[in-house]
Amino acid sequence: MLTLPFDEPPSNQTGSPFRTSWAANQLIRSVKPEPGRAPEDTFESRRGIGERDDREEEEKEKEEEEEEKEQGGGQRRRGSYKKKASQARLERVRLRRIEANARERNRMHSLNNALDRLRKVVPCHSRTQKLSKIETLRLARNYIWALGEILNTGKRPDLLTFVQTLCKGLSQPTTSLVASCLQLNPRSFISEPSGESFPLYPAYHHHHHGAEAVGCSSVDSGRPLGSFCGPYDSLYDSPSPDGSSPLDAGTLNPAVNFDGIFSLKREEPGDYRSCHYGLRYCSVSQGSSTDLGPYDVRLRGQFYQAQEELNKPFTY
DNA sequence: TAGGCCATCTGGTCCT
DNA sequence: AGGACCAGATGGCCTA
Repeated sequence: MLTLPFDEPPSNQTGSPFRTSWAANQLIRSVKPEPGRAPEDTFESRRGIGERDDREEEEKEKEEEEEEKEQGGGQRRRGSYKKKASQARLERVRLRRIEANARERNRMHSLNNALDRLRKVVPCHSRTQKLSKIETLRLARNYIWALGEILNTGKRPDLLTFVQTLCKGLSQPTTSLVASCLQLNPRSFISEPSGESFPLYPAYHHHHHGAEAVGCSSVDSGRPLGSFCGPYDSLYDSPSPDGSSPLDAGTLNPAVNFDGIFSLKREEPGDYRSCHYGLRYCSVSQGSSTDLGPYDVRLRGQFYQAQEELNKPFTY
């Protein structure tokens, strides 16, 4: 499933639903504000948790007052001391909770940042249509699996098979996006309404070293697949990147050096040396672009010489 | 309007 | 004791 475009700030940053209550504000003022976030932006208010805490505190105070009454006036001083100590302890607990919340937010933010970085290095990086977290992880997993297979076999799969591998287990919108990114008609392999779907691992003939395209499907884009056809056969011997992947069992180490051989897209915009596979697309507009509908993805056409060197082992 | 996705809070558990 | 990590709960936003 696709989520908000990259351009669009997350909803929690603009018009956040997490409004504050007076009680929460009073507490938060004593906590260091989170960078990039309004300190009054808390969760207590909308859930009424701050109010609930206040109520609990009142109830505790009432109980303590009743205890004092039962114990008589002589122990009133000790009771009030207990009350103060209890209040201080409560304050400490609540303060720790608020600090823990802030830490948890930061932790999740860093996790999301890592996911954003991952989004940028998976094969389909759309600037306007962001992959969801789970789809990003699935796509990355398939990508790693596919790259590992290429390394293991030394063979380059045909485009259709490669895309099918990437899309294994992805939702239909994401599959369409990936297919569009790679200029493949999603209908080539997405399940038809009739329920029939293109087999992900068709029973092609096995070629141990042949480069002939056997069963190489034509794609609607009309792009010449040429070197992408054929030698992915050995992949069909391996489990698919769904739940039964060797990656799951830890038996297959893709051993992909992302900064080396494949050198995926780096953080710096405009660095295209990382074009592995000859089919890298990116979101940065550069030169000729391809209008692919709502996804605003652009074809990365140029390859640097260094990249060609890196890809040499995969050319036939 | 239902469902998907998300951010956040929260309490529990584990570790240092 | 306190921090990291985790999973459940909650409610908002968005889209089909």
